Amino acid sequence: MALRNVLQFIILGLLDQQPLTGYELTKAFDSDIGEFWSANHSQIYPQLRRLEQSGQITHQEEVSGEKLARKRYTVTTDGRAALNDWLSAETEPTVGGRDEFAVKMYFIKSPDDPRLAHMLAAQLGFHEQKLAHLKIQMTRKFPNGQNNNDYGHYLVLDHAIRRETAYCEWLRSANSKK
Amino acid sequence: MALRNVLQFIILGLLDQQPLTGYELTKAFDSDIGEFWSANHSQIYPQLRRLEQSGQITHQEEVSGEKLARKRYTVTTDGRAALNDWLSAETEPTVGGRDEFAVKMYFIKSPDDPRLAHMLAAQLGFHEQKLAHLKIQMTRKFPNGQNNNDYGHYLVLDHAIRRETAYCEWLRSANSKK
DNA sequence: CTAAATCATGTATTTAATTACATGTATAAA
DNA sequence: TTTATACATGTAATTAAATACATGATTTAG
Repeated sequence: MALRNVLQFIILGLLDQQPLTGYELTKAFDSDIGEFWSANHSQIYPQLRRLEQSGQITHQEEVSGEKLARKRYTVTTDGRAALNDWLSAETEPTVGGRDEFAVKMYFIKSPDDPRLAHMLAAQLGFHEQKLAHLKIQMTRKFPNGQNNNDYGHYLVLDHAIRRETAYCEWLRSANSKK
Repeated sequence: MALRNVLQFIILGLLDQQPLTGYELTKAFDSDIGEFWSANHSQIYPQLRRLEQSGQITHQEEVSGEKLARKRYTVTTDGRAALNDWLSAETEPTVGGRDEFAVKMYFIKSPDDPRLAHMLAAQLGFHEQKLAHLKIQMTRKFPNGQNNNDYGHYLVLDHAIRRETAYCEWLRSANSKK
């Protein structure tokens, strides 16, 4: 199977919600969706060009201030069809999702390793902070559990919270087993 | 920050446990460690060459049968030092760990989307199977919770089980919210 | 005996992704 | 007013990773 190029579909999906500029698309990967996919602007701008060349998106120029131009992209009918094909296709689960810390743990042979406690504590700090941030996002964006017109957004936030919760629990349990 | 090239350290870590061939290293990524890092043989063989050129590993030839030669690699003092440096260094958590299914979910706007139930069910099947497999591994490798001389191996298995458990719970909860 | 599966090692090509390079505008704060 | 930050868009160079190409030996099952 050829490499998937998932990025193109994510761009289509985001543009299907509302027309966006390259800059706004780049920012989208810093929040929400960034928990499960990341992309740099140096990937996004060339991909936009390719999507436009293949007729899946179009853009209109906008000018803010004197002369700062930006391109606001919109999905075409073709693009929307490609997006729906992708959404409807079977998704084989990501294997070997990379986690450098977990790999390091694999090489800690004994629960008495003098490095272990500090490693676990440092990593727990990171993930507790992330979890706290995600929970704030959740209450801010979905107060009273309201999620009718934005179910997907709620789902991925919930997913990220569960993931970080499990991660923290693992780190705490690893520390107490000593 | 330059790209990390974590693979080199994983190879050093595996060889530090016991001398291995390229083929055996490749197989190591199909089990255990494969839950948190993956690599093809086409990455591993060139990396072994580079590690040997920089004096971090050495090899001796072995022959099985008539003429099938294989190279069994061993870590040098330099290599062991590099491994320990890596283990002791701070690990920034992996951000944007990729999950194509989660991204798809982000684009499902309504809990009443007709595709949702099937998507969740299919994905749950995958992850339940994986979880079952991991649990079998755990009881096979660590009966009675014995994990004294191989704590790291136990930790990553536990980690993978917790991750898959949380994933399944998320999928079930996403389905019942409809 | 023979065919399939596994062992064993490499290279080449392509695609994906990161980092660095490059340039300029607009706005908000000091 | 000037300076820092954010807005805005691109390309170039490098590194990582996946897939495909390539070859051959050994073992195991039928």
